[in-house]
Amino acid sequence: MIISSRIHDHFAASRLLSFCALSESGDLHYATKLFNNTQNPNLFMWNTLIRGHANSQIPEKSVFLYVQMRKLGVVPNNHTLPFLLKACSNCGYSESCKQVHTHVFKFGLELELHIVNALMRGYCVSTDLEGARQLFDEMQERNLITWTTMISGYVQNFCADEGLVLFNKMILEDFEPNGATFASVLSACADSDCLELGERIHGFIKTKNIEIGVILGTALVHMYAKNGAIMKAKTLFDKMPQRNIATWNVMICGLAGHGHAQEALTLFQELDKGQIIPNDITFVGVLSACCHAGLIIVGREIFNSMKRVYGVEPKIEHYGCMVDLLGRGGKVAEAEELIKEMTWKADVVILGALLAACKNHRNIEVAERVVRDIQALEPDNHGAYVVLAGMYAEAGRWEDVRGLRTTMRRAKLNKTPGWSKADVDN
DNA sequence: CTAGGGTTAG
Repeated sequence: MIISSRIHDHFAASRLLSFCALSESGDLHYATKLFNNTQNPNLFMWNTLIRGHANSQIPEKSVFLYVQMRKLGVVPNNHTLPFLLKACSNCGYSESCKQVHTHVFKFGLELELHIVNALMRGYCVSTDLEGARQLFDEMQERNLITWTTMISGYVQNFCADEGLVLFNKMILEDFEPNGATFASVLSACADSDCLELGERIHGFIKTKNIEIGVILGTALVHMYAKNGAIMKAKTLFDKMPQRNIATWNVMICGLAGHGHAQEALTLFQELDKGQIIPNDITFVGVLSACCHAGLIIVGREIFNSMKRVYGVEPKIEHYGCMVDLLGRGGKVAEAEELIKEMTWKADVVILGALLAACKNHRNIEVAERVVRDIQALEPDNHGAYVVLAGMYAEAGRWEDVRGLRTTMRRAKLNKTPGWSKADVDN
């Protein structure tokens, strides 16, 4: 194209640019070079490069390009803003959704369905459900994407029930859901224990001959597993022609959560033989299985292999599983050591697990340190004091029970307006 | 004459 000067034909150059920027086998870096060597790129080219960067490792570049484009006076269209919004979401720029919203008005694009849907999605990603819902309610026209976006927005923000209510409304308004809609709705069924609805949807999917691919299959397995229908989940899981790590995770965690620790571990080993690489979620499932079954040695081995064998850096929830596992098995000292090893500050959840272990195995010495740490994190939380007081009482240490009572009273007074710490001490 | 959105795991 360069030799034949076709590169100067904007239309032909656009096709080349779009291949480089968007295709799986393309090269975003090369696309950028092409773009930079183009004089007066047209809107299509700007849009293509913004879109290409939106899902890249550097979505910030999309925003930068948009700003550059605006400085040159180029006016965005209905293809520009959806990808700009996607880029903002991928950057974690939550406030920028509102900024783009002002541009939607500025350029008179507020009736473009693609744009309003993308805006809604942007508000959902930045956890502004009210903002998203307001857009939804004010829309003059809605399509399948609109409904699916709003429903998934609720589900992903832990409002499964609201999502189900909206799904009902969707059906009443005669919109026909598709596989994407059902994936979200099934996730809601999993979160709010709706086995019957989940089963009805499964039946509907079958009668409508909707293809059960990886995503929908995973959503179905998750729904059954979470609702305790482990056999149904397992049968479906076994039948799936394609599975990814999420599929394995719902099955492993489902088994672990319903007392089938051994089966969860077996599944983990099968995954080990295959092409699937476990991730942090897999290990939450496997370690919690060990915890339920009291498999200290196996659990310790798996925990130690996480980083070494699988390259998965343990997070606080994995330490949490281990503290729980060790603590339940009476290895309170080892559990305390493990918490000290962590690079982060211990949170109340993990300290609570350790305190429970102290209580069950009557380890007052460690419990005193744990209670002190919990108190430092949550001064208003007196639950830990109550546990410790119970332990003192059980050991017949009444003097210490009284001491704790004084400390609690003092903490309460200290919070009372008008009183300073010095007043209390005096 | 070029192009697009929503979906699964703790």
